[in-house]
Amino acid sequence: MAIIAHLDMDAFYAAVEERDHPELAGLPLAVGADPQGGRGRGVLTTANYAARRYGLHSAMPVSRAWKLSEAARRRGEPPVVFLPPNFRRYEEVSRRILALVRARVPLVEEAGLDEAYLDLSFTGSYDKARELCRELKEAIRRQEGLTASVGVGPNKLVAKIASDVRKPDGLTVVRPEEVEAFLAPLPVRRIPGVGPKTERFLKARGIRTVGELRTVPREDLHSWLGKWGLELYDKARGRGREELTLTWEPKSVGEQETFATDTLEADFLCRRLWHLCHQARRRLLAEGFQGFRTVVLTVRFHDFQTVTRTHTLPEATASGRRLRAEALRLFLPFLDRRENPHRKAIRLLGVRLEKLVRPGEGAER
DNA sequence: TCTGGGGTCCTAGGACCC
DNA sequence: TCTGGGGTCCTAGGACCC
Repeated sequence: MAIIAHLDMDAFYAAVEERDHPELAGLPLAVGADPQGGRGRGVLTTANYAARRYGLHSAMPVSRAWKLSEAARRRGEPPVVFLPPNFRRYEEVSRRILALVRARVPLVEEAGLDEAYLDLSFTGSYDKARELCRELKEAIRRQEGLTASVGVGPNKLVAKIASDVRKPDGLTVVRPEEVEAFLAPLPVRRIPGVGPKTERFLKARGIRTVGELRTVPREDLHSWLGKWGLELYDKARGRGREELTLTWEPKSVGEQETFATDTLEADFLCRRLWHLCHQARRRLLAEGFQGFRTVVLTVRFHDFQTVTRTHTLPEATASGRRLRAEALRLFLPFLDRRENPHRKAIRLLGVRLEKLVRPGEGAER
């Protein structure tokens, strides 16, 4: 019987900034796009717990976060300190934490900079697993001055949900016989894979909690949601994978850019497209790939309508000139009425490379 | 409120092949 | 006259995750 833990750093980016800048300690902090006095177009990556008390959270538009900060200032509370993300720094801290974990746990799956799955089956019992997690949390606090929340359960799904229920600095152990009772009262949104759409869909059918979801017949979920419905049926019962994914191979590499102002200026857009091609290709090669076969162009209009155009080459290439030519060919129709009949201004361009080829596998297809 | 940037996976139709 | 069945690839869009 497997014992899996999910370790999740609390408000990771903001916590690192707070630790690195002691003068900010205790202040509300948000890491993300530049708010530009309320005119910024990006979103927050992370808000620390002081900022969350103002209602800020990750993925919130900075423009809205700015308004909430101003409201707090008018109430006489400290305004939010907005910081740009420093990913190199977070990667460095993440690597150190991971090394610390790996020194005590042989099987670890990285799941982003701020979370990981740990196979604790080797401890032999939930009591020993809990004790090991306590040690890990303490080691992370001692070495890095950061807190983590940990969930332990019979599989990745339960561990992940458990790590989320008592944040920050939580440790939640769910034994196999406790899984049903643990999940039943939770909102369906806590299930990984259930986003705003699925939540609304289920709510419209009177289903709000995992317990309620569990009363829905398998065939109903299947007919409503297809294959995803069958997965949901299992998730509602706390069934999930026990095996960790120890190695990961990128399937695509891409770059995109949202402009400060929506535009249809051909010169500007072509220059940015050129740049995106350059960056995407550079990263492709840096990742050790030899080439790509598919180019995906993304265009987002000012009304947020987003379209993609794809072209697959008969054979792989690494040529920057070829990439730019293909990207431009996909993009040009958007500059005139062929693909843009209402002459909508463009908000974002993106270039993504797929069907990536490693050295030595260039000959196949 | 007005929505980043990096990704993965699924669906569905049409082309094409056997 | 009226239209098989299975498989794979390509393309476009959408939900979701960190």
